[in-house]
Amino acid sequence: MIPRKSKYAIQALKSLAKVYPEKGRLAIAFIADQERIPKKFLEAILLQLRNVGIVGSKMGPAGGYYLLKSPDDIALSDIIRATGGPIALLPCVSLNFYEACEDCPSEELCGLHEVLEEVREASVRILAKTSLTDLIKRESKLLKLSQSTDN
Amino acid sequence: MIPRKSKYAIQALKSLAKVYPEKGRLAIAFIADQERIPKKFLEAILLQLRNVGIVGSKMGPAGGYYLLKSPDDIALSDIIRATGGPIALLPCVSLNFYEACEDCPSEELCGLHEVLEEVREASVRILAKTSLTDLIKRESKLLKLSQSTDN
DNA sequence: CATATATTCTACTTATACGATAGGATAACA
DNA sequence: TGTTATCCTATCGTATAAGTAGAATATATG
Repeated sequence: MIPRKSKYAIQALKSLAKVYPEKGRLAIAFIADQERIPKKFLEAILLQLRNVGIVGSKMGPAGGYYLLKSPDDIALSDIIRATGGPIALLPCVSLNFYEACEDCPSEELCGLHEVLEEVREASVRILAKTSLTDLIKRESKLLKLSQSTDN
Repeated sequence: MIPRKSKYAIQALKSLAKVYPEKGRLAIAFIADQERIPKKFLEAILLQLRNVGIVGSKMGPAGGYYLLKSPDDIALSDIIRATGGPIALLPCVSLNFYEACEDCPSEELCGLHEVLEEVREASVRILAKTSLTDLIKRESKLLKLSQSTDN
């Protein structure tokens, strides 16, 4: 499970991606309202995303946050990792949050380790190839589909 | 991330699989010692596995736990789920621990939902096709490999 | 039947992380 | 200079994970 923080981050960045690059800037309060994210919590999240170079910010009136890279180049895996969400199922197979099992005599001889590495690779493969732009495209497809099919 | 409980469960069942079906029975204390799992904690875990029908138990001297099914038919996904470990990255894409996002207007229109479903499917595909027997086979392969290569 | 052995069951503890909030400091624009 | 927005540090409650304690129950064996 990834923390809610990661989910909020993806939602917020999706909002920013939709106005990229013109205008580009959105205020915390605006995003919080639009995406139904607690404002103060979102503030902390955006700060974190700024510290890893995903977004930039401007203070003062007409200030706000904006993407520092094209939404084509921001993958879900980047966002999840930046917000502390491990993708792996155990710390011992995590690339970014690695921690050895205290009780494990040898990682190289552990069958579970090997299997969970495969799981992680499969997960990362999907998350790393899905960009913010892809997310948005998916949603417009889903919307069209639901409109044509019925309601 | 799956809880440590799930990892312990897999280790314990691996021990039981190795003595299946002859003898078949192992005491908590024995498994705890062999796998370096806190005894009282393992006790709770095995009880849980018994309640979902993965293992059976016998009280008294020469008692202990044993597999109720062939280790060929016990998949890692079964064990993880039985011990409360969600495989999905968000509750809204979990098959066994489903919970809707409070802030989500429509799951069917959510791009993230769609992507994370793919991730879950990929993960489950691997975990469901890996049995205890497979785990053990993998480990003996890894052992042989490490012995022939060098140390 | 008594005793030793092992599981069963309930309850508790402790630590940590998640999710969220408060409030003042700082920067920028008009 | 006032207003708007981010910046920053500190705090807090709650849930869950991880592990512990101890008595009750069942069963083999002498």
